[in-house]
Order: sequence, then C-alpha cells, then structure tokens
Amino acid sequence: MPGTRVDADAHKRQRDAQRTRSEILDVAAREFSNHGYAGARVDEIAAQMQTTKRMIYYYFGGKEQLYVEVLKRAYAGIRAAEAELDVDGLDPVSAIRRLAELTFDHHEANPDFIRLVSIENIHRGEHMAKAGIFADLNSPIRELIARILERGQAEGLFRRRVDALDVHMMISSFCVFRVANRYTFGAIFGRDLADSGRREHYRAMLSDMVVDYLSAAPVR
Amino acid sequence: MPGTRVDADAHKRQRDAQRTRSEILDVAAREFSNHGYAGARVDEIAAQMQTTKRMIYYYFGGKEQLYVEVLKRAYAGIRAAEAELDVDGLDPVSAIRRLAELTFDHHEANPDFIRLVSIENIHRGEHMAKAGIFADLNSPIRELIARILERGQAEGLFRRRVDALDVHMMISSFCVFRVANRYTFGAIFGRDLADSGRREHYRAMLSDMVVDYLSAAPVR
DNA sequence: CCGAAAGTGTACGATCTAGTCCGTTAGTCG
DNA sequence: CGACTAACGGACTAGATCGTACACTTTCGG
Repeated sequence: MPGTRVDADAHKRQRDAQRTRSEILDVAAREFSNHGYAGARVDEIAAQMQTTKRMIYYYFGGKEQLYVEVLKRAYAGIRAAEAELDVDGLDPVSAIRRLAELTFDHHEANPDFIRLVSIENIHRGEHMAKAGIFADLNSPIRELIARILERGQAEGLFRRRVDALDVHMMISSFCVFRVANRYTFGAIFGRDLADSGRREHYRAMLSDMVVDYLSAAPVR
Repeated sequence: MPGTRVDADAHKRQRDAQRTRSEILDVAAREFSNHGYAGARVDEIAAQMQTTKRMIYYYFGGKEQLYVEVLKRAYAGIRAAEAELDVDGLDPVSAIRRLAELTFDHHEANPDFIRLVSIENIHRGEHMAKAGIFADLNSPIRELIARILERGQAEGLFRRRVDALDVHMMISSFCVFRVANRYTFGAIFGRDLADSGRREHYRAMLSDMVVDYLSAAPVR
C-alpha cells in the first residue's frame, strides 16, 4: 500500500503550488468554456476551487492571463494527440481515414476545447495574438498530411491535387461544426448532431467525404 | 430633385418608431456579434445610436430580448436567401453546386450572422430555446435538397445514398468554419481562410467536395 | 532554529453595468 | 384647439465584478 505518502497526499495537502495552479486551470477551463471570456466570472471560478480568488491573481496575474493559459493548455492537448498519431505502416487511404478519425474522436471527447476555440474566434484571436506563442507553421500535422498526399498521388490513389492545409481544414470544419454548432442546428432542424447514436454514422461520413474528394478526378 | 420630402427625411425625422426600432436592431447586431452576449454593453449600443438607452427598454424590454430579436432577424436573412433559390431548371449536379455556392456566398457576405450563431452555440442555444419560434422542421432547404438528391439518384449521378440534412450539414460546416474559425486557424497556420484571394478556390473546393461525395460509389 | 520567501485567506474598494424613475415633446383625434 | 397618448431623453440606482491591501502561515536553506 502507498502508506508512506499519506501525510502529503491525504492528510492536509497544503502548500502544493503545482497542484493549486493546475486546479485553477481546470476550473477556469470549465468556466470560460461554459460562459465565454466576458461571461466567465472570476468569483465563480474561485468558488469552485479549494483555494481562493487571491491565488488566481497570485499565479496568473489576472483574468485575461488566466484565459490565455487555459487556451494554451487546450491547444497543447490536440497537439499531443496529433503527435501520437502513427500512420507510417498504413496505405494512404487508410492513413487519411485514421487522421480524420483521430480529429473526430478528439473533438468528440473534448467539447470544451472546441468551445474555447469558438470563444477565441469571437474575440478575433486577439488573445492568441497577444500571447504570440501559438504559431505552428510547418506544423507536424501539416507535414504529416503532405506526406500522405504525396504517397497517395504517387500511387495514383489520389487523383486530385490538393494542398495539405486544405485537407486539414476540410476535416476540421466537419468535426468542429458537429460539436460547436450542435445547439443551433438541433434547435432548427430537430437533429442532435452530437447524439451518440449518430457518432459512427458521422465518423464514417467524414472519412468517406475526404477520401472521395481526394480520389475524384478533377474535371475541366 | 427630391425636394418634396425634405421636411420628413432630412429636417428632423423625429418620432419614427419603426425607424428607431430598426436602428436599435442594426446597432445591437453589430455589438452582440462583435463582443458576444455577455461582452456586449447596452450602454455601448446606446452610444452608437441616435436615440438613447431608454428606447432599448421601451421597445425590447431588456438586453436578452433585444439579443433574441437580433438573432431572429439574422436567421430570417438566410431563410430569405434560401427561399429565393431556384434550381428547377438545373441538372442535379449543377443544382447542388448552386445550393452550395449560395450558402458559401451568404456566409461570406454575412460574417455577423455566423458570429451570432457561434455566440448562441456558446450559450447552448438557450435563448433560441426560450424564444421557441426558431424550429424549422420540414424546412424548405431540407426538402429542396431531398428533391435534388432524388433526381440525382434516379439519374444514376449520385450513387451514394445520403440524407438531405447531412448534405446541408456538410455544406454548412465548410462555409461556417471558413468564416467563424478564420482567426484561430490563421494564428496557428498563418493562412487567412477568408482572404478574398482564396475565395474562389474555397468556393470551388466546397462544390467539388459535395459532388464527389454524392457521386462516389459506396464501398463495402 | 531563524529569517526570508513562497503561498494563502479575508475583507474591501473602485468601477462598471443593466435597468428604472420621472419628466418632456411630438403627433393626432375628437 | 385642446387633450390624450405614443415616443423620447437624461439622470440615477442597486448590485455585480475585477482586482488589491494586508495580515497571516508554511516551508526551507543555512
């Protein structure tokens, strides 16, 4: 049994900076994701944590900096997921399907991330711009797609000449819309896009859509 | 010269209820779209109109009701655009392209609408639910797509069996993402999706994507 | 074991913001 | 013309909200 660390873990757990910082980020992510930047309440974040509002200012400086840190952590999540992706052994079609499904699954599992992205776009990305550190040019995902496309084109499977980022955009748009716009879409058309009973259907639809597009012969 | 109506139009233009109401909605749409529901300031809306804040409460009752009216008007806009669409003379493939391009062009021309939709989704569609009147089941757009799909399938052009709402979702996701997520996408990948130089490219890509998907033969 | 620094809690304040009170003016109808 | 009502304006308020002052506790190196 892990009895040696009972004191530190269960007894009081005081003065654990790392843990406090992390708890603030967790709670803040929920609050910002649920209510947007302006709608989020610092006092409400404080009320939902074990420590007090004072700590938010101690660790992060203010509401805006906290929000930026939340955003950063959210993006780190999907980057980590993408980094784990390994498609080297797969044929190009399967590789693209795998990539699409990874994005689909990540967004499905992380609606808070999608909401944060929406929120940041409402603010025209000003916080990302201010923080600077988001740029990911020559990103791994872009190059991964580019390599798959090259292989597919070389093998004659992908007849359409397509830019890697455009493929990423195509996949993202589908996955993001389904999660981000489920409420208005549901209110208007009476269909919940994110209903679990429809998950497999849309997962397959996404893959098919991308593969069909890449495979089709461009006319004209 | 239009001298006869100088008095009414230019001189003072006082006591024009319809005009005042409409001006409030215009300004409010901008403010909500720019800052979100919580971020929008009633005082700021007031400052940008010819009349005063008192009139917002006189005509709409409060911030929330004003927001709902703004949303309603925004949705009425795209419904009107869809209603004008006439594809009866076109072959199924051209009809689908036309529909996709209409959606693309509307979203391109009305980013405020897209932003309002994003904002409403951040709030989980609660305002739409509260207002009730948004539901559009058996919507014209759905039936329009269904008819095109039937024709296309009858003619053997669309080999994939697809649901009409799913096609609408596919089109919307692409058009919405391009406008709604341009800031975060731009910040990360250094490409402005809504840049006018890329408009035709994405417009064509959307059409191709949809047609390719509908035309492809489903495997397995 | 002591002093400094890191970490924490409480109470409070300055400012902002949605919404209202009350008075005024323009149009209109008998 | 007179009075009634719809339309309007500006000042004000109650409460919310971000942020801070200050006192206190724990930790840890020397």
